[in-house]
Amino acid sequence: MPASPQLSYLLIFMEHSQGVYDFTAFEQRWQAYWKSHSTFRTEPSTCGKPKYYVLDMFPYPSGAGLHIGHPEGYTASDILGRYKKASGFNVLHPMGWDAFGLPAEQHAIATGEHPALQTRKNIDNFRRQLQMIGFGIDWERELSTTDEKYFRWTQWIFLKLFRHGLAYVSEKPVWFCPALGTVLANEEVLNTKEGPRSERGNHPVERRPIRQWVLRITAYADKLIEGLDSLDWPDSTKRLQKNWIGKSEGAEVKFELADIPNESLTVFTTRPDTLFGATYMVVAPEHPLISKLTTSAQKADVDTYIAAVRNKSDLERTDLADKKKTGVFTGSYAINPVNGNKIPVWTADYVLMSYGTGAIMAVPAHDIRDWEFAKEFNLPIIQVVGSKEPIDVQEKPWTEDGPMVNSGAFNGLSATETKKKITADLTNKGQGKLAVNFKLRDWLFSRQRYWGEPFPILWISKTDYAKIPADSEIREFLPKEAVTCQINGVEVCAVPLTSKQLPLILPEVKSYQPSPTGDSPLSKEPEWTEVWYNISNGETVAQSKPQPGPLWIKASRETNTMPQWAGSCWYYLRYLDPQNTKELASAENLNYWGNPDFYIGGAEHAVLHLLYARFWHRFLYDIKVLPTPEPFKKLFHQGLILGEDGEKMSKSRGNVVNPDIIVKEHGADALRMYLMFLGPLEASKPWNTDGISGITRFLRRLWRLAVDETTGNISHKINDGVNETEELVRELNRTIKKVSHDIETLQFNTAISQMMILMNVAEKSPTLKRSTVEDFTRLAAPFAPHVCEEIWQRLGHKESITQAGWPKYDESKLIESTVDVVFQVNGKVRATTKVDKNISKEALVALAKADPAVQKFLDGKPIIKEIIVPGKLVNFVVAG
RNA sequence: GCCCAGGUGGUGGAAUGGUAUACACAGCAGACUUAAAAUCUGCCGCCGCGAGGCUUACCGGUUCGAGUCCGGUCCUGGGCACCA
Repeated sequence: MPASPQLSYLLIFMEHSQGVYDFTAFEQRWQAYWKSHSTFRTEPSTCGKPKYYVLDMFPYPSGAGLHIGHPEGYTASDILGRYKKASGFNVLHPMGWDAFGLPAEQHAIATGEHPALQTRKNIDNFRRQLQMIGFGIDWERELSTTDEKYFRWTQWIFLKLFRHGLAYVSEKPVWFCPALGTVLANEEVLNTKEGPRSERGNHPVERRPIRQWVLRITAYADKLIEGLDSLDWPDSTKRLQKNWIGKSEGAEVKFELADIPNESLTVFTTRPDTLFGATYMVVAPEHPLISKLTTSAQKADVDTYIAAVRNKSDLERTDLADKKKTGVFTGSYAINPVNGNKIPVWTADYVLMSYGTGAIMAVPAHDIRDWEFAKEFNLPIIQVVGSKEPIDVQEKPWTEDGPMVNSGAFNGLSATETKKKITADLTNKGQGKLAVNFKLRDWLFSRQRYWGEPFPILWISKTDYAKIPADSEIREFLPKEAVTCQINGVEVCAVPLTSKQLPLILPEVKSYQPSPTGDSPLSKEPEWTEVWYNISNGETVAQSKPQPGPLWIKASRETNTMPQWAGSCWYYLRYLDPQNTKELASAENLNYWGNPDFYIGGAEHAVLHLLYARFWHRFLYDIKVLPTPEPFKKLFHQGLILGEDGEKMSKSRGNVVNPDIIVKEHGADALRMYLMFLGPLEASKPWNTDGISGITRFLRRLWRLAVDETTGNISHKINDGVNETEELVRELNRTIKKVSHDIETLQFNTAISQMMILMNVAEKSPTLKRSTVEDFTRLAAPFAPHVCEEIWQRLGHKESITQAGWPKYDESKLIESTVDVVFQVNGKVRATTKVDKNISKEALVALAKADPAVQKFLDGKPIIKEIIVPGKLVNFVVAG
């Protein structure tokens, strides 16, 4: 039956459309296929394959959705994961959500909507976007830090820290941010030109004494430094952590006071060798001995100074421009233990109470700060360290090493020797000892906010604390030394819940508004906070109910919540065994998976997240919960993707690139591959939408190499009966080698360039073997998985290309029979020739000398030297 | 101020001490097309008609030969910032 004109038009159109490169259609199709076939489900630890654990820093699911920077790192890890899977590894590539935190709570304050609702919406959007880009993620292991099944274990780890005396309460002044209504960790405060600001939101912050939970990370300072040695991390990140921890080795030296018999001043110094040059001392204005040190004659001046310092805004105190030293003499004198000299004791705000002992010995000749102070107040400057060339320490300080001078018995010795000897002498006299100090401070671990993990802790009276039975179940987490603090002037003790009562979930609250006084929204919920607490098993009942029995005492829950860093400290462990209700992960899974083999994320987490996570991991190792001491063996930071204007992407600059639009217009494969083609993964590089057409062209050319665009069938160029050129075979083998190598070393941009080179050669070939097209497709699959799956299927395969293995190359096919050799005269290229790769040196030199272009520059001059690099070049050195 | 990373065409970038500018974008010219898109071919660092000369931020050094190694200077980006 003859078809109507309309029908035949439709048939032609359908036939045509079967071969069309319709990325939207097949991207959706293959994403559905991966989902329904659980293609990326991780195999159990018993599968017998070697494991490979590739981890992305999980995102905070913000309301703005993914920006173009997210998929950069995720694509890199996905390529690596897919490559390892093809190479026979059992790959774990999970994803989750760091979903507690301020933005969702700010949204809740503004709208009254529960932060969990907003969080869920944002997570759904993030998941949709990630799936749209086609990442090979095992979604069955997805987790969220806000899930009570997850944070149950965050609370459990906190209680372990509490049990081991690593969690305590402090009321020292802390950084408080009125705008955010919460305190911030030191690490979350930035020093800016405008003064100290919150890292999140850039709001002004101030020091306030507020009761806080603190984790004793300083107990791990040494272990955190030592652990760095074994890690395959960027050097700059290791250095950053090392500097942040800031270990200084030196001595504590005790100075007797001339007129105050029973008191002394102890200082910390890294330069005990310069003790003979100590011409004065300085104590911090907050130093506890300041009033005793101050003589009546100086009292007025000192009091004025201390008041001025206290009232000095933080803005002024951290002002970077004004480094002028200020200070006041206390009226007291100390005795230098090495020479008995009487030296004046000053107070000045350049000495910090929070570091060392809050007091220093000042050696102006050899310390810049002391020198500036001495110049300001006309204090003596005595040189005790010599130099090769004569110097005048009255003009500027000398901070380098040299032989000792003006130092009695130590004259002529090196600084290093003197350090040892002086410290030993002082130790013998009981006037000093070796000492170590760290810049690292303990980790401020509580926030006065709603949207975080509640502390599984209650406060009870000291009297009730003494009544805890010896066999009480709460002893599971009870520390040896009680953690105490003052609440409303009453001393109270902290008691834990037991594992049976975990998780402790957040109550519904009337208001999410933080109070300007620094109280958490939870503190306004007496039904939740005020409870009867059973001191024999940790159970709780609201105080609005009658007292259930004699062992039930009055208790108040801790109303602070944990900071966002808590949940991200251990999430990489939960992926190993996400459904486990008995342990945070089973020993079997911990032993099989060990640590992530590869961890990728932004350099902005170089100190905070990566230091906190290392601390928790090391602690869990010490208490035998984990088999390894360090969490992240190999770490990589992807560079920032900048806006098209070369500036950092931001809403205010209006240069944000939305991945949704790129995927819609160019496809997920093109987005992935282009992100990798932009430049080296670690470099910051500007996005440029124009450039993506190069990748789109490449993908369509790959499509056409395999598929006939009119029929949708296999390209008629594919023919196993005809031999391919030596050039094509060599380029294919070269590409397999380079792409494999470059994926291993994360040089994705050059891997893609090499595939483009192969494309340029392959397209010129009138016929292609099926195996050539198949190898090429398998190489491209980790980069552009959707189109490669589609090609693979059209080539007649029933299984997914992820099951197809990784192509292998033949080393013997890489060698060329002829090579290009360069002829140089005096290092300048004058000619190039193609020669047999086995040509003898003599023949090569003869060839070079016979070359007219070479002869022209030899110009009959005598050849002084002949350099011959086989297969590369010949260089004649001539006079003149 | 101190520590670190980096400066290569119009643009993104590539180069075990051995042909600098691979691969791509943009641009120019041409083919196909009624036309456009798509596709394909060629050209494409700077000066010079040419021979040739110059060129990897700048200055110097090592070397037969330097983007690459060494010393110094300048610039850009990141981190730290009175830590004794």
